[in-house]
Amino acid sequence: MADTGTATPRERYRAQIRAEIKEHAWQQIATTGASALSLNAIAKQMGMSGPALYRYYANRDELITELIRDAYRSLADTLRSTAEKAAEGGGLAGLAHAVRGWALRDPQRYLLIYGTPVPGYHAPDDITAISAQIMTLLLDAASAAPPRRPETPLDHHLAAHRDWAGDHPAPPAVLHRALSFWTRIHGVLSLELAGHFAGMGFDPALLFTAELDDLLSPRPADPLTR
Amino acid sequence: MADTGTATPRERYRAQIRAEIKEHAWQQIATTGASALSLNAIAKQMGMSGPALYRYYANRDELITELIRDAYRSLADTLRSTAEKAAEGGGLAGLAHAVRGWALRDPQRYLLIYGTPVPGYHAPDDITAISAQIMTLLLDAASAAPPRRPETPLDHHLAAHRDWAGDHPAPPAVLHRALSFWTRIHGVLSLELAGHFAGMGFDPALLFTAELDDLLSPRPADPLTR
DNA sequence: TGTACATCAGTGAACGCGCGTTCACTGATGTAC
DNA sequence: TGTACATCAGTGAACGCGCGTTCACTGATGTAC
Repeated sequence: MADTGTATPRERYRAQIRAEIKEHAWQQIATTGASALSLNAIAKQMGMSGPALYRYYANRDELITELIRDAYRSLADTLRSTAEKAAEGGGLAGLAHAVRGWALRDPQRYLLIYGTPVPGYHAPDDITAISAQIMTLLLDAASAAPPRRPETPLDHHLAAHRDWAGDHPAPPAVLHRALSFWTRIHGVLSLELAGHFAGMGFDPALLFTAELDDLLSPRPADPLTR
Repeated sequence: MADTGTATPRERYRAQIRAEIKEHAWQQIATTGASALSLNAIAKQMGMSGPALYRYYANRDELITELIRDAYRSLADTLRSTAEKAAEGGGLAGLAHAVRGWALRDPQRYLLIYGTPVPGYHAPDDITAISAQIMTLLLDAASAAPPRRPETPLDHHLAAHRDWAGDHPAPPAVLHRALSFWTRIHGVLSLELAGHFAGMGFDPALLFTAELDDLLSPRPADPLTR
């Protein structure tokens, strides 16, 4: 990843084994869930003794933290590169489908981030920073050509509660849009990934798109005047 | 629960201890998460020896299954009684706030049902049946006075993929509404319960209401004609 | 009302298991002169 | 280019722990006559 140019053979070897450990970790998470992640089991799968892994990760928590960090980074990268391809739909719709693709490619990676948290675990600051970057990407995309909508109580509230947006210049309506975008996407996606649509017979992709289209479609001037 | 009238003292005692075990189980889930549920730990907390619990539950899985069943039943009951109070808002809005209240009262109970599933666990049929009841309650509520909306591709799809609705007479637009209702509520609620809004500074209740209001508000005749 | 017996709740010992983690060690790889 | 030393990857034994679960047993509670 970093400084591959000046890396010694030993450093490159270390990096490779660390990556290999993570690969097996993901594989194990996929079959037994994140909370059952075991260093010993990973070692066995790699044909090594358990203690060997302590050369690479100080303990179990450090490995999990790095998995979470990687997941956030991967999602942020995906969003960033999608946003840059504005021509091919870098707007909210493009981001939505990028997230969906990313999540379906590896459901456990999505769920590790946005699924039920392990009680007591607290992510380090640098991870919080990446999730803030993701929020910024959403705000950027939500800023482009927002459809006119009547002002809601939430818009009003957000005008005074926008710390989470940092110094992003987005107006309240855009903040609202970004939050709706996030929760709608997550609503469909997390139920789909958790298997709650299994056996229901309809295509989750259409529901996903419908929720997205609804967010992007225009509204009557003011619902209060009806 | 059942047959309290003809229950012998011994039966009543058994039922009481079973209930007490479940209470401690919920308490433990709240602090350590569902995957770490341990019969031994519950026994210790109750001042009993570990093997004693095997008088009441055949094994760990049976206990977890009953917790899940109870959770589904409790949610279904809450929805049902809310739906009956039509005067006080038994419609979708009423149900939404009932779900939210129910979830906030005990976040782990909501997450046990709708959170990240334990890989490999498969719920028995009677639980699936309760979740079908919940779906029916949603469909009933969604059927009442639906606002006119332009037909979407999803509506079209649902007309031909409605097995999950059983023999409910709801038209496609209502099916669509019920699904949107479900995913939007879950989207806001699950992110809130998982702590993803923590530190963002806005009031999740307002976002919840905004998502709901948007679902219930009218639409322009046809967005394709703009 | 009292005795004999059956039922059942709960105990303590024991099983095998896998976990995270520490430690002293071996042997291979890289570095300095 | 060759030798002496330092670094470091990986091992095997060991630690204490808590887990689910089985089993033979004790003692209390309920039942039948």
